[in-house]
Amino acid sequence: MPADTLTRVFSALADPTRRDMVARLAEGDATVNQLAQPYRMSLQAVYKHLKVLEEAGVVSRPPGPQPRLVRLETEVFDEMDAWIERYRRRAEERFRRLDTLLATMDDKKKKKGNGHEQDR
Amino acid sequence: MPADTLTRVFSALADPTRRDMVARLAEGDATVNQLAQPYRMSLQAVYKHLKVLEEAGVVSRPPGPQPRLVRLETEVFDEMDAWIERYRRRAEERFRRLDTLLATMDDKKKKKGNGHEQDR
DNA sequence: TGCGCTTTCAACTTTATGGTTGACAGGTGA
DNA sequence: TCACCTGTCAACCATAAAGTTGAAAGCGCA
Repeated sequence: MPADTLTRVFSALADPTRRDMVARLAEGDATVNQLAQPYRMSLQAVYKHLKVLEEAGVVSRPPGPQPRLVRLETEVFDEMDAWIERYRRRAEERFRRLDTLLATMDDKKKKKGNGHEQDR
Repeated sequence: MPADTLTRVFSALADPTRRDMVARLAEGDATVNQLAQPYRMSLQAVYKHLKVLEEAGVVSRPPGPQPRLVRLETEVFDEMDAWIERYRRRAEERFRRLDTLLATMDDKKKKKGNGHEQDR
């Protein structure tokens, strides 16, 4: 069961610790030790989080001299964004159409006097 | 431990079934039964997924006549989008600066002839 | 070579998640 | 009224996820 990219990215970012790591990596690359600093968990746990982020493509660990750097990748963000935008746009468009429909019904209501509840 | 909105939304969308539901709800409101149609799982399982989406604020279930409708909400998408954009922007800006830095170094390299590896 | 730091793997515990089945409340319409 | 269909809740099971500890590879340097 090889989870697709979207599933991996969303679940990678579903963890507050990992989102925090992303936030810090947006400021600049960091070593694992630097990243682990603020947390009270073990270094190994931080490695696990990093591996999740890496397998999701959120982060890369380019080979290099011993204290290896962790780097934020931005391509997957584009993919996530595309997904979100697609459905948001479609839904918002539906709402616009619905609004005009409701407006039309309101016009009729003014002539017929029909009561109709609607939420928030 | 009341997980924050972002955590709930990301983990709600981390499931392929739930993302599929969102995709279908973007086309129009639906009842639980209609939503459950394409899946081979039990109605109760679908209902659980719906509850997760609802608690994340992705979906609402306005009260109404018996076959209750499930409706896509778009506000949480904005919040997610804001989070993504913030860090993407910051990271991309860093990369731009890095690019100009590397360009500067390349200029020097042409004069000094220094070998330097870089990944992908 | 050998010491020390970084990195990774493995086993284990606890808790969350996705699924099941069974039972039950609550309108709707014949 | 009564039966039916929709929607909900609860108990339970299996697996995955987040954390722990312990131990073992790899590199870098004196």
